[in-house]
Amino acid sequence: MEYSPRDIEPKWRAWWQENQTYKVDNQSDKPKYYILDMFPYPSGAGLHVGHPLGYIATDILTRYKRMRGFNVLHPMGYDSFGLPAEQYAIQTGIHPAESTERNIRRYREQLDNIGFAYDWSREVRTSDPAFYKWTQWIFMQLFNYYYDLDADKALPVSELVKRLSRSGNTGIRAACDDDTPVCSAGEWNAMSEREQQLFLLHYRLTYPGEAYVNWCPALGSVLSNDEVKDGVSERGGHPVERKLMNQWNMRITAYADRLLEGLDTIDWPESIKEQQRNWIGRSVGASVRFAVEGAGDHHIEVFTTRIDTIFGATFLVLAPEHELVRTLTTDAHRTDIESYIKWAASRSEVDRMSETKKVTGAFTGAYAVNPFNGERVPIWISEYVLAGYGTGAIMAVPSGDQRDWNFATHFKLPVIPILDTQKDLDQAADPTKEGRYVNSGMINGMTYEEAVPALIAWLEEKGIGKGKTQYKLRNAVFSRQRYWGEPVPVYWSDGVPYLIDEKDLPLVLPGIDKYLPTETGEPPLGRAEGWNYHGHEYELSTMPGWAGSSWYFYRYMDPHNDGAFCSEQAVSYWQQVDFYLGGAEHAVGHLLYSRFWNHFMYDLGLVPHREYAMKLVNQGMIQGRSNFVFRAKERFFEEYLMLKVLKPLLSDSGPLATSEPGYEEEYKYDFAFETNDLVIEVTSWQQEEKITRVRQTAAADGKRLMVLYTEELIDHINDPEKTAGKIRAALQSREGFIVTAQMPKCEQLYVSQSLLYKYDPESFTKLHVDVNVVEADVLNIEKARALPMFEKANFKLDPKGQYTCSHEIEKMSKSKYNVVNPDDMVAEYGADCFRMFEMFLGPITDAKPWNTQGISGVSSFLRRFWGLFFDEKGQQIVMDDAPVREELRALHNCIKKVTEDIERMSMNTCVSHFMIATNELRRLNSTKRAILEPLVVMLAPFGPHIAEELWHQLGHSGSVCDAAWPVYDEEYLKSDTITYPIQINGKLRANIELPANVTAADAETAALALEQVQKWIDGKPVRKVVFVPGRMINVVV
RNA sequence: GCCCGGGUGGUGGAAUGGUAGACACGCAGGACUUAAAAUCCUGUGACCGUUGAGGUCGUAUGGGUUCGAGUCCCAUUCCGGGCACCA
Repeated sequence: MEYSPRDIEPKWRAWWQENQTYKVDNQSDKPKYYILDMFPYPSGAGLHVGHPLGYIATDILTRYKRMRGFNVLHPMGYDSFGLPAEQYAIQTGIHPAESTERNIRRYREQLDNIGFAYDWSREVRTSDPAFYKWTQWIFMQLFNYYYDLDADKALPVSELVKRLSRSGNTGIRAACDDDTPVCSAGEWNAMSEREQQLFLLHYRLTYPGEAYVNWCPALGSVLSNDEVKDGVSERGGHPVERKLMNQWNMRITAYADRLLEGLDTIDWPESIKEQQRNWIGRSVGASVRFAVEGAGDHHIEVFTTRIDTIFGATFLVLAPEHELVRTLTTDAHRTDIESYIKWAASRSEVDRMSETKKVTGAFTGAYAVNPFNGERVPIWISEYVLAGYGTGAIMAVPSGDQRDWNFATHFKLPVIPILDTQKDLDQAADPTKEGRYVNSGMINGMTYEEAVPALIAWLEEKGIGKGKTQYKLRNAVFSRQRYWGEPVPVYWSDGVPYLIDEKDLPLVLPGIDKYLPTETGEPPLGRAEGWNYHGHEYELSTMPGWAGSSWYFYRYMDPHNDGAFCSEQAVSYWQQVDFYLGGAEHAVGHLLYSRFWNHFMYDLGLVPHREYAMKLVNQGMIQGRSNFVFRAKERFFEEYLMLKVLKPLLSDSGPLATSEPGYEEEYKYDFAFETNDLVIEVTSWQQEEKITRVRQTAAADGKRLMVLYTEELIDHINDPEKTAGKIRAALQSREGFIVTAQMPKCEQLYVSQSLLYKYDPESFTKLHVDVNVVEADVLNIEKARALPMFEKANFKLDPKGQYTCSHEIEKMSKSKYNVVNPDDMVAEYGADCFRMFEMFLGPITDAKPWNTQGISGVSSFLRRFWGLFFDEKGQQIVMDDAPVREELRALHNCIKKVTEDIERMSMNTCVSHFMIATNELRRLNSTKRAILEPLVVMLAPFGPHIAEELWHQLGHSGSVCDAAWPVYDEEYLKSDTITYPIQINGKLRANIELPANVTAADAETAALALEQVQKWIDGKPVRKVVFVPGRMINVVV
């Protein structure tokens, strides 16, 4: 029997399905293990070879853990709401549900092809009403809860209402809006129902509110901060502007501290934790109120992390949008300030970010008073202070902060040193905390550690400031002005949002006629007919992509439950995710928001752990290797004519003038012969206007004009003599206007990369070409012809008759035409080979370009492994004889290494160990069941099809998936003697064979007795001999 | 600018502080074959020397710790990623 993946792989996939081999139960005596892959979005492009990398690794782990006696949950599903399907719907009118369904079917086919051990009965989709019923339900809980800072957890709003009616909000410490009014019990009880509801929105964990948002006109939607990169939308690269809109928000800031502290309890990659820490951006400092001179009640509050530098504060800076700016500005400075505000407002995010070095600002004319020393400090405004962060005002300390220093230097404001260690303050700011304070009143002579508490104590005593912790994290915008997302289970009555009744869930997404905003600019849901709740209009925005993905991992535990998001029984069995694997690009978006929801659900007692995933591993991206072709521009043909036709073939035809490319005003024609007044124009025959124009000019100049169509040149590109002949004929002719008459066949010319060096780089347009028509950077012209871009193309080949392409490593994506489809690989080599090859590429955490060089090594390994079981005639040759020591050693070495390496997710070295064992057993002609059977079991997680086949060939009737993982026995690795390397001063000089149980003294004696050792000691005294048992001997001389 | 990763043969990559380059690709030579493919065997870090003789150098660069450093420490440099007027 020959190894034929084409036959055995479909056979076993059908068998597994029939036998429900991968069905997982929620009840078991075995310990549980939950392995999760990050939720894929089913894009229209299908799966490429980068996607399965992580899935294969977790599949191996799943199968391994199962063999080690765990009940393993490893589910798969789809994050099936999203922008691309909606964009597609706008273009085609096809309902996103329909295109999404199609994409999912394609994904599923591709996944099935690779032989994954998913329990598909647990599949979930976020766009399924049975799923989003619970997304909506969780949203309703968020609406019904507020964050109590004293309890340090979420509590029901009904509790808050009780407290308000009893004693108002003065005693309530809770996460709420900055502008939450103070309210006594009497005031609260006097409020109307409507007023009370509006008041409570200041506390609810999800609430509608006016906020500056990232509005993307091109996408017609707001974007969250993490969806904006460098001032443009991450998806599509469209401009994004700041816009004040009424939006649903999530009060994630309430959980800022817990999200930060939680990071210390989970085993996640440091880089992800760091990104989340940056995003949360906790800074500990103090807030200080500066009185404004002559402005009565007005104060400016600033936040600083360096309260110790306050004696060096020589001015204040407000954001241009700061609410006090207009009040403070003196009449003398009003014009300046107004024009600066106007200028700052006109600047986009991109402008601001690209010109961070430029110092701009304006003086308000007003002065504040430094509360510590009574000094007058001028108040300026500048856009380097951000309205959205802190209080929108800073105290500027030019000696310690570089931006303040730049500002002070530019506007000639004083720089006061405050620490005796500060240096070179005329060159730059020095932010040191070392040394002792100078020029600093009450803290003179103190150190940083002493000064900070002293200052904060003083501030709090005087009631003008306090120690404060500030976060960069903003509340998350939760509304999308989009159709293809979860409807928000809210209706509006008299401007107040109310939840719909829980029994009316799910609120199902209605059909609409067009997937576009309404004429009045309402979101698409504004088009839905009858979209109201007992006569009250529903919320029109939908939820963002991260809503469903923030809790989906619980749904897998109990995917068909209609009475709860997940039963208590299921969640208490599966608890949390033990191993989570996915891309690092979700560091903030998905991974932070899902932690937030989980903390909330934990507060409600819905889930058993604060963190839902104890261990997270990031898979590296598989990059694509793109190929490029070079399309000739008109300029190329001018160069070509000169280089290949005129110079070599027509040099005898008299003096010639040429136009330099780009200087067409000076030279009217591309080429001009003195002979017979002939001028030549090279252009496309589609440029009719240009031809007419040149023809008129030529007539006026008394020149004869020959028009050479580029298309004509393309047809004969490899035959310059043909073109030369035509020009010769034209030179002889007397006609005033000569044009190549034939109908050209080709329209574009692609020039081989190997020929480019001869021409100006500007003569070509570099274009991506589908890597599937390129082999080893050589274009397969026959295949390429089938592509639309080459339909009417000709190719200029190099002397070898080849068209070579250039290449680059880029992200693998459809638009770059570098996508390699796993199906093709599976069809050619089989799923097992594909799986093992992806693992063999290197550590899963590393990014690497896709390169199929080397897949033959894995392929031949599988055939060699198969060859241990069958002879050339296909007869099974496995014997029941007792194995010899060498065979056992090879086996147990393999068991040891593979077991250790799977545990640390080092799948690439596992594959190596299988190869080593196979090579060794072939050398030994080993065909013994006692050796081969454990190897088949170990291979099963990696190559499940071949292992299942061999397992059955060995006479088993059950699945190899249920076999027990072999146990490694140290005994077989021991040997009587060990070959010790001997080093002299750390350099390897000799080897010696010694008994395994040799003593240090014996080893030393034996080593020193060796001739080579004596030679290297060379009579010098031996200072020391280091003996590491089982390892090596080092002689120090 | 700040914060993380990381630099090992022609290539992908191995290596609990203990024989650097496992395993694989590629390449070269050989066997089988009419031939090719497939398969199998041998060699393959560089340099000098040998042709069963060994030696020197070698993990980005420079220093250090150690009997011993790819591995630990310090500095430099290059590459990749993240954050960035965040007070």
